[in-house]
Amino acid sequence: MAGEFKSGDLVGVLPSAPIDGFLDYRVSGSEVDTGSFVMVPLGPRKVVGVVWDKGDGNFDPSRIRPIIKVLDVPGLDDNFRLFLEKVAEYNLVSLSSTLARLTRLPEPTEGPKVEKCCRWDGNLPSKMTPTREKVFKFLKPGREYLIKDVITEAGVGMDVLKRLESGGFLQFSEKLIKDEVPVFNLEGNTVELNDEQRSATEKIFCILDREEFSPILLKGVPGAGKTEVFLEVIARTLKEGKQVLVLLPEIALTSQIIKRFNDRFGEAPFEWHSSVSKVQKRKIWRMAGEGTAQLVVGARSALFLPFSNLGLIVVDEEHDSSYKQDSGIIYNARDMAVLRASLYKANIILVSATPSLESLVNVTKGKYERVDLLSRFGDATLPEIDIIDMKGETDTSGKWISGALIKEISDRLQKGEQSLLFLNRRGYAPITVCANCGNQVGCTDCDARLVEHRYFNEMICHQCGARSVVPKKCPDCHAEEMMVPLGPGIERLAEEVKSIFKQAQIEVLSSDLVESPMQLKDTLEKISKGEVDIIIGTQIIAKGHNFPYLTLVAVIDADVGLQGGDFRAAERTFQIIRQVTGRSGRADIPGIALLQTWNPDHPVIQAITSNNDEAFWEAESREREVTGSPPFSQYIGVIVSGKDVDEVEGFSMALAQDSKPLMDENYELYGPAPAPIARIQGRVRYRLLIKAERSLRVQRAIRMWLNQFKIPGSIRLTIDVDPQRFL
DNA sequence: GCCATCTGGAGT
DNA sequence: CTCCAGATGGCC
Repeated sequence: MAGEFKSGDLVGVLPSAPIDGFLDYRVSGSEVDTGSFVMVPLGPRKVVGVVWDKGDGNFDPSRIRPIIKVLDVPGLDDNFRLFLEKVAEYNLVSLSSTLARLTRLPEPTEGPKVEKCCRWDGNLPSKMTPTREKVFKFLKPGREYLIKDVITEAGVGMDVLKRLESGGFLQFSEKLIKDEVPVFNLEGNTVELNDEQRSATEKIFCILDREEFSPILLKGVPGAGKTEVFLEVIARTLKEGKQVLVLLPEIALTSQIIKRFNDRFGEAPFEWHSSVSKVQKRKIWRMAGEGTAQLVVGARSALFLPFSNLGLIVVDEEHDSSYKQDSGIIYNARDMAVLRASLYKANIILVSATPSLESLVNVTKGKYERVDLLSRFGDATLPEIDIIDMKGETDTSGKWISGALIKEISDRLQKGEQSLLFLNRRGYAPITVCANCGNQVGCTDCDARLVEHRYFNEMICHQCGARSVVPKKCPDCHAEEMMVPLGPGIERLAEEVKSIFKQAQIEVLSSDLVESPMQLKDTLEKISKGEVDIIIGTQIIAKGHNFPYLTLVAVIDADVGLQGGDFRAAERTFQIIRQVTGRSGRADIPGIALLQTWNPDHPVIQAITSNNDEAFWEAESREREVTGSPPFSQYIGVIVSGKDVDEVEGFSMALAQDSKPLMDENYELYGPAPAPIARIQGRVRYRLLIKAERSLRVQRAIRMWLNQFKIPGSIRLTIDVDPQRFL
């Protein structure tokens, strides 16, 4: 429907500047449609915007300004605009900032769509020079060459060619660049599916054949071959001529999965993440809109590509918290993916070995379908998981590795197999205490304890990121040489391992010790090749990459993370231990996993060792229902930040006070609010938490109230509908 | 988000 | 009364 609005018509434009609402402009020159990208004047500036509707006409007609130009890119279709509206509403942000910050706007300098070419008709100039000779040696008359090829192949400069062109010996022309569309091989699957994978695939096809919107949760034990199953669904969707989007939590660590796509389809999918070049992104963006980018694999931001013919979204590792954007516009890409699929009448598959409680509850409620893969691929069995009760250890002072574990590691070393020690705690020691007065070194900016990082020789706050020097004397009683590190961090564990196994090749992996993504990739590859004997790592090693030589996984301090007020503590600990122990053993070598714990009766430890995941999810689900935590009730978190404590405190109090009548009625203000959490980049942050029943009516009321609250100058409110990091 | 305009407190 | 910083509100 080209030319919906003609010259002289009014249109309502959503500008990319953070303005609440639409602005009317007059169409002038080229015709526009709803969804077209336009450049419009806004005060003294020019901004990119999107034509949203026909304009309300409430604005003084004499002051309406004309559209500067229509950008030559595909517009946003009705579905996409509705999607943005819903995302804005759900996440409590204005539509214009949703557009500006989540959609990759076509930059004013549009991409190179034409390439310069030249042709030689055979006439030679009378005046020849050595460089000119090079040119005519390379060119054959009558053929079209790309200028950049001539420059590199003939080894001459652009100025030489320009001179020849003005002399009439070369003809310049422009050629439209056609994006190369990859041709996928959708038939020849070289990997034979096992019975279980085949039946899972058929079950999914059955659900898709019903042609009703229903997200599918694909749950499979680690190593069951979930990827093979969703590759089949992708192949089916591509055969139907529809586009497929695969979301991965951290694209940097997933070169292996990209390779699987390559092997299966004979062509690489388009990749979309932060390290993809600008030019390439512009191309993918355009091709997604034209429908020619058939398969895109990307990080959460890929969800906002303007697919015109989307047939399937796959969310791999759907439980992963990296899907949550936690600054700027706060949203969960997994949930927004479900929203997008529902609006587009597309299919969506959420994939995980350890699904989130939210998704499992949606299965119980009948909103999602569930398909299980129960056994591992090939002959591999799940590793046997045992507990090492640290209460039985006699010699524990300054030692974090039990006698039993030392023996197991020695065994692996002898057999040339790998061991992995997993401790989810960065730094050297989590607590530094004064032996004289008992003072624990705390953060001056927030309420967390400082963690010693011996590698950097610094104390770091894991809550707000503040850094300071390692104290020589007690900050409280000033006693010298009395500061004692308590408890193990990964650096301290590494120190102990190195002192016990002096001959072994040891690699330590932790997010703060990794210098670059490239270095991490190299280390992971070294491990995959078996060049490392003992791996010591935090959660960074829990995902991605297969380690074929790994036959022992030991979780040091399996209870780390179970304490503390986070309502997701048990869920996360369960997930991470499941993921990391699941990496032990391969088809030919059975693996084992050991959990070192002081708390062997804890439900999480019990569920993992007895391999009874369902029992854990049921118990956790009951617990959440009783305590009124997500997913059974909703939290709306408000972070208030401002330039100093007084300002923020004053505003937080006013907010809390103002919320009273509202709270008395339906909701409660949760926790000791307002509480300071951090001082970051010269701004102070406070948090408020509102707990609401999981009913749309109540949530909407709270959102409306928050949106209407008058927010003075430098105060900023950040609203999070599912504030994982609050509790 | 950016810029012009308004406001009020401190200084002359 | 001036000067300036910070707050405010329009932008079509």
